[in-house]
Amino acid sequence: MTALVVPDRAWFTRDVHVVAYDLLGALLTRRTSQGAVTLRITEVEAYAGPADPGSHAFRGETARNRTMFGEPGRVYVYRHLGLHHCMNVVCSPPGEASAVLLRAGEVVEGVDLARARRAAAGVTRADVDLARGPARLTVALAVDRDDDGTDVTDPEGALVLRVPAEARDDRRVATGPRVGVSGDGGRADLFPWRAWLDGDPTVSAYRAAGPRRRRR
DNA sequence: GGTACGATTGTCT
DNA sequence: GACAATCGTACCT
Repeated sequence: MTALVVPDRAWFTRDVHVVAYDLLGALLTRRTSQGAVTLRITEVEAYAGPADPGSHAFRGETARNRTMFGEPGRVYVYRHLGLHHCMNVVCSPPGEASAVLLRAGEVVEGVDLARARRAAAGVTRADVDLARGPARLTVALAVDRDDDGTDVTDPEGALVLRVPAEARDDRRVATGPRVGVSGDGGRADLFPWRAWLDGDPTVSAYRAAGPRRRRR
């Protein structure tokens, strides 16, 4: 059993692919007045800043994505389709805006609380689905836009990440194209930046980005 | 000031 | 497998 440590800012200030890879299997704990929910991260996607057509940072810094352009180790939370929230961790120095999207995880602590949050959202599901998908993940953790900018390197914070102290890699990691990203000009093969723990039941189902139909 | 559209999900067929 | 839900943001006029 390897000891767990809270990574520092330097840990996040590395190549976005390396951070994404190292986030797999890491534990993310969410503390609220209701209690704690801990997630074992099983699926992530890398977004490489303004040079990456699939990234929100592609069109430069705006009020929405300001957090991505800020300090590494903070979470960037955005609202999608007016319904869901998705959560990223910034992993580049200020100005570079690289981030890793947390797509799925396994609830390893606080299952009852996560289950209650899903029920409150009007859906009852198998436990394996509690954080299976980026928006479900934020529901399980009760993360929303208000949590944008939270520092996960603060051991006393509302969101804390923990990773193995020693690199002991017995994980089976698979990689593939990102899900639902159409901003890559149809060249998803150039951006095979999704990574997941191979065979893990909590990994979300892959859906290729469909051809975008123009609306009338 | 208007409009197109999305790093998704749940439900229905 | 298709599609609606639903609203903030970016981009255009």
